[in-house]
Amino acid sequence: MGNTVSIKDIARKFKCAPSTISRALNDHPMINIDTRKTIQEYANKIGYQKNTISLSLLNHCSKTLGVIIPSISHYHETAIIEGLEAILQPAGYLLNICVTNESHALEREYLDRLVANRVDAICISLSQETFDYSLNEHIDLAISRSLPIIFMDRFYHALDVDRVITDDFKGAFMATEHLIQMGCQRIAHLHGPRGITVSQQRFKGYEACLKKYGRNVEDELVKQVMFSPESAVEATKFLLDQKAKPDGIFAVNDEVCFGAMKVIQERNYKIPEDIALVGFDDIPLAAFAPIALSSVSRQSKKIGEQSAQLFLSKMNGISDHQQVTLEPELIIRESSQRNHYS
Amino acid sequence: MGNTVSIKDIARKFKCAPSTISRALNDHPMINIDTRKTIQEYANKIGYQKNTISLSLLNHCSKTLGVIIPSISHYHETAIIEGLEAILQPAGYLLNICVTNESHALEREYLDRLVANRVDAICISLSQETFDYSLNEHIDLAISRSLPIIFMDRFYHALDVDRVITDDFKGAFMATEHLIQMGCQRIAHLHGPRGITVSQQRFKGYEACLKKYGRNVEDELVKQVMFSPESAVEATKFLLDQKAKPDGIFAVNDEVCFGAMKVIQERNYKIPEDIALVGFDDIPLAAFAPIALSSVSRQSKKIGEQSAQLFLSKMNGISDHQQVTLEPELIIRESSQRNHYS
DNA sequence: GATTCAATTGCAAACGTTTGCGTAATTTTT
DNA sequence: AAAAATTACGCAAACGTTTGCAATTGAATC
Repeated sequence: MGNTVSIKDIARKFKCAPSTISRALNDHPMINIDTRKTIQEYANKIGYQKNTISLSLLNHCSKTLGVIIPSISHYHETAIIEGLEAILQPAGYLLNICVTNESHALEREYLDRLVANRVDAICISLSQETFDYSLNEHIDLAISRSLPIIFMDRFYHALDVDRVITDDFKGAFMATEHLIQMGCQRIAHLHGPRGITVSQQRFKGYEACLKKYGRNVEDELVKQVMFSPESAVEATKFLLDQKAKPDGIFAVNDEVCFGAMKVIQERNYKIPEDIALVGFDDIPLAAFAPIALSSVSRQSKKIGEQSAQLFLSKMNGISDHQQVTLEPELIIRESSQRNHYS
Repeated sequence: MGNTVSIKDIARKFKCAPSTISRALNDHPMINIDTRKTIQEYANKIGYQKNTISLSLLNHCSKTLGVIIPSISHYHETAIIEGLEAILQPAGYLLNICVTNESHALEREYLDRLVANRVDAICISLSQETFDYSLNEHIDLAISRSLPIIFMDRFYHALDVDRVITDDFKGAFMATEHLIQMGCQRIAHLHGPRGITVSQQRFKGYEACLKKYGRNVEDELVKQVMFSPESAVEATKFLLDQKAKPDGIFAVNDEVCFGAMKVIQERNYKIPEDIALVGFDDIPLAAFAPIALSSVSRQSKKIGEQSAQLFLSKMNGISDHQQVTLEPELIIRESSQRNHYS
């Protein structure tokens, strides 16, 4: 705090102007080579550290990226952050990470603070509340002051924004089709929280696939859950309590599958023989579930990487909006591998 | 970028000095109540946002905390971040989160950048490399410029630093003792990566407990793993290949237990009857493991909360170093619950 | 010896905000 | 009516750095 040394301090030491020190430290050819070296060595010795804040003020550029996410407790989100960091660290950027807990109020506040901090751009995954009530004035305001905003996963505009998403519809379609090919006749769906694009898209993919094979969505085979195993317990019990039980379940994510497995095994059904199971996200523990879990990978880390690259390309002057859609990948493991085909 | 409005712009609009605008916006009583309101309304209308950067420059305080962690892919680390955020968001702070991937070089670089960015303090969990080779000049340098540094989990100094840790030794002791009370005769340990305090402390707790009960650590019952289920597979096979197999395993963390369970079940041993299992961290999926997993909770979120509070207390002028040690808690589930006592 | 040129270095403004102090203008007190 | 007090605002410096331009120095040219 008190003992940070500035360029002025060094200037006093050398009895010269701050500008000379600045140029010397930046290896400006205008400064005599010898004085340059002397100054650099001295600065090094006393551990001088350039004050980036003054630079930010001067250059209108903070070399910092704001990240707003609803949660940080799932593999998907941490992988996104890892992806962002993998690209932006070498580029000299720091990350300001803000977790909204799905709260719109917090999202607004964080957005304001990031703007006040003059981050160079914001990567955001909208909160559920923002979604539910289409509360997007804060986003519009940020966009209107031409702050680059990159949407990840969840976005509210169809056009005119930058975004990186995975094709959840397609992923859900693939998962459902796989269950059909494994001979499942009654495929249930553990539906994610309402209002979130990701949940909706996965349901639509499930629906579309059933339709393609001449089947209909049966209301009693679709049950809503949160993104946690706990919430899946009750929902799975509900499904298993139906007169005509499902023989396949496509769940909105892998954590939910862990909850579902617990219930299925308690009731002594066999996975995948009695009930086949496919999740979403391909979390690291998926392969180590009670029965190794089939899952749709949405390349979470790549979402972060692509968002970062999209940001960098904007910094380089590419101004038209880009929309990147990543391909999901179905990873088949024991929980759905029946070895008999329909 | 271009269209951000400053206090000077507003001053021009009102044909007055910037200082008047500043005071008006800060509700300074020196300014006439009416002009104050007028200016505030105008600022509000055009969406004026105070430039925090200039304030940071002025006040030598950035309202930002640097966080350096080796990884972000486990529950423990994300919970720490949640804890930090829970306390620091209401206090008006933002988090600069840096993930080192256990690399010393990256840790150095991030530390430098955070210093250059004049964060108000740094919460750090040292990288494995920093640990292995005791490379701590960068830390010493940061401390020497009286930047508050708070160590989480891993630290290198015994004294004279601020730190928040969990009593890993005690947690490991509790876990081992629990296995002994469940009647285990040969208790193995899946040892974490060498050089990391957490691994060492947990081993020592295991060792001390065995000693207390008149047993010795047997080399062939201690196998080293990484913090992942994959790495546990081979290690567990090694343990099960011993002439005298273990009938209890204490593992360095829960992910490792998932890997171990896979192997144990493949070999048709029963958990907990043949082999009882206890992990560490109490991750959210622990209760949903193939056999609900007993685990030692180290109150990860609380580590973040306490670190944040320690930081705030330092900001309030408390200058002597504080060392907080949290109590671990043993959560007993099926994987170790044998219902028969020795 | 005066002039030009190149090589170094200093000056000052700029980024956006706050704040102590000075100064008008207005009101109150004597 | 003069003096004192109050109210409301402006000036300028400060935070740390960069950068265009001016200024100084010394050497080289005519």
